[in-house]
Amino acid sequence: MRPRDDKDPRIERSRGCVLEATGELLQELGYGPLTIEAVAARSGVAKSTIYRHWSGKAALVADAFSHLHDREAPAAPPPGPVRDRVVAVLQQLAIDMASHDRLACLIPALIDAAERSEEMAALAPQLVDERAQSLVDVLDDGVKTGDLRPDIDTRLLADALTGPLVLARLFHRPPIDPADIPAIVDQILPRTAGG
Amino acid sequence: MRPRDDKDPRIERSRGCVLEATGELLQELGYGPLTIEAVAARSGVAKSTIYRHWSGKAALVADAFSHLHDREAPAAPPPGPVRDRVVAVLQQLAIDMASHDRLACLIPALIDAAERSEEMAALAPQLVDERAQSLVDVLDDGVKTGDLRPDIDTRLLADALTGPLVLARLFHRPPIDPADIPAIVDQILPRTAGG
Amino acid sequence: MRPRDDKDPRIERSRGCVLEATGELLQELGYGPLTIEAVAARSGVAKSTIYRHWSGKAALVADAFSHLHDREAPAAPPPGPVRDRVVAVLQQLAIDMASHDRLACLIPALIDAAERSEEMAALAPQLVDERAQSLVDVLDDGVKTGDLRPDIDTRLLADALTGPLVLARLFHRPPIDPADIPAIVDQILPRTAGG
Amino acid sequence: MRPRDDKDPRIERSRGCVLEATGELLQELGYGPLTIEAVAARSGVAKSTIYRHWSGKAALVADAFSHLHDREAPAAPPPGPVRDRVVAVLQQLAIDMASHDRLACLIPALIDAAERSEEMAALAPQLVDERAQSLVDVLDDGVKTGDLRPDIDTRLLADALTGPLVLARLFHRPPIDPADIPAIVDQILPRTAGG
DNA sequence: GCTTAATCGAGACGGTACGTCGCGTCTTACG
DNA sequence: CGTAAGACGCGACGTACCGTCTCGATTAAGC
Repeated sequence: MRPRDDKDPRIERSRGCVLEATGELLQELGYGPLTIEAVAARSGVAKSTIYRHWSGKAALVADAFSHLHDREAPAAPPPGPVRDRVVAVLQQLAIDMASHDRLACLIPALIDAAERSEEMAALAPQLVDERAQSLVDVLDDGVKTGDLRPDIDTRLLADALTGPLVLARLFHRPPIDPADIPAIVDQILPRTAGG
Repeated sequence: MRPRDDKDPRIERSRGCVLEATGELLQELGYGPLTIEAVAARSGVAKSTIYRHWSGKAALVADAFSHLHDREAPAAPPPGPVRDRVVAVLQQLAIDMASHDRLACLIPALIDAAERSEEMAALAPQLVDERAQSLVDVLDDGVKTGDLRPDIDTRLLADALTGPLVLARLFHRPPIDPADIPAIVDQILPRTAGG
Repeated sequence: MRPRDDKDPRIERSRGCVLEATGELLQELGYGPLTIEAVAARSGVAKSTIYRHWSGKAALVADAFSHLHDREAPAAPPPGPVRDRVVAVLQQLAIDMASHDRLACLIPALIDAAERSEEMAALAPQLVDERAQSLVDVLDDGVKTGDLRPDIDTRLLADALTGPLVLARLFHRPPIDPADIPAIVDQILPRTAGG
Repeated sequence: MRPRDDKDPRIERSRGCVLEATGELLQELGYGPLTIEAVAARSGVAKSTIYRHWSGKAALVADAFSHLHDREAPAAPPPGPVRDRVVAVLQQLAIDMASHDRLACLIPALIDAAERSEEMAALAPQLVDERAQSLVDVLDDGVKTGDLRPDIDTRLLADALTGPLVLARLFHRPPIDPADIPAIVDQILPRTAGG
């Protein structure tokens, strides 16, 4: 349907080099000190070309994250009883949250950007909910199977479960050890066990 | 606080103006776009004077947060049964986060700042924990009175309770109506009777 | 002059604007109070662009002097007997020094600049000597024709002749009337016949 | 007659320290890089005190020169025949002109300042003429004794004689060796020998 | 294969903010 | 009082990146 998509392979090559370089620099410097000039220098792609493809640093970095994640196995949906599946999801979240080159380290910027811009305010819940949805899905499954009470608000419960992890990360409290997550789940989840 | 023999009142005056202006600008712009130049313009204090007192943006912002924090009266702990006290604390939190003149409404800026500056990363948990403590205290009381089971981690529970509120605020999901907070508490708060 | 393959015409345009503005400001302010900032404002060229082309104020001013020097047509040497030619040259000098749009009227700025910058210290004698040469040439001709004694140092004599004019101008003594120049020349210029 | 001149000895002590330090720094740095802050630091005298006594860098430096010269033997008026006395005066001038810590190195600043300020324009000839007068006096003596023709303009002649030295200095041409001065005098002076 | 138009690198441009330095003024406390 | 100490507002410094813009010099495409 789209008349001329991206026939020119140079576009894709440039994109690749830039995202590669951005990923490297993100790991080396983090988000704040990363500069478009540095990306241009490292990638050998001209600044003008970068701006031709991305609207700015935020867009570029967001894209670089996607690029990095595309190359990884998409988080496998864990099988088993609800409680174990919840634990698995949260453990994965804890790991992501601690890593330097994951979406997690963009979240602070995202939060602040959402505060100042209509666009970002609209985009933020979208991006976050996408990730959060997997947990809600697991909980919904639990409701369906009767492992969880039918009257619970699974969205709310998901936030209550992720809250401790996310808040610790955002406020730079000591990070939560994935090994402690079963205990956390057991404290919060059982309240909702089907009765 | 400290028995300084600051003879020259100009020092304290400058400090005050600058911290005031910094607080305002943090709210308007957030951490990233905040510039020392803008602080100087807004406060009427010369840039050189700002650098005379603070080593840079990070130190200034950290100080501004502390300053704002100091001037907020610690919310009086409400009386009554645990569940109602928790509800009251969370309702106050919901109100604070939506307001325009409280430290709580600077949380997005604080999160972003903590991500980019060592000083703020160290300060953030301090500021946040102090606020969070009131809820933990209420829960601890509940444990003492036997309204809550003795085996719970009150710190964790506090995060689970505030999580939904804070996350909704940060990610610009539809704001939570204070009227809904009792329902939220009832879903998450485990009471001795298990009901 | 140099066969540069400067494809981008903006470079030359910027250079021109900046040198123009620098010349103007040198005349108005002199070397000391001249500011790169002011040059940028006057020329409409960004400060960063100026620093892209020149290493600093000294280099810029040196270039501005060369630029002004290049555009001044070398005054045609007057014909006639030596004494009259000397008078003519000095009268032209007197006029130039009093004017507002000639390099000669920038001599005060040049002297000060030469005192404070290596570049200008190297350039100054170059600029000045080139102008002085025309008088030396006239005197050399006089020696050749026998109008002047062959044992004189024409360079020295040229300085002795211009000295009164230049010193009066520099030290703001009452200016010398061009009509008085013949008398001056007659006192200082040694002719073969001995006066 | 003056009611209370400077009874307070601290004033004189401060003045001394400052002038001392200024002299030292002038020799070390020259006029351009010399800073009032540096003078204050070196002398141990507060900046405010310096500004209480002098209007600025130029005035301070001028004063420092006077102070330095006051401690030296005032140039002895040379005896003997006119020609030798002229040579002696010019040789002293040549030496002064070459030294770093004499009035000579203020002259470029003086010239430029005179160009921009009424005050300085009035002051400049005064300061310079004071020094030039000794040569004019010598020449006037020569006229009186009949060694020089009575119809010469001694002021003009003095400028012609000093011109080569002064111009070489101001335009950073190679400095004139005092040993060459007799030859210079002999080329310019004889024209005016009494006939 | 031969244009021809898209895409590129290189980097100049006008800006904004940086953090520093020295200015000349002003304020306080001391002797 | 005059002073040392030093904070202050100010303005310029020279640098780093920003995001925009002109340039030829490759290409890859469709004629």
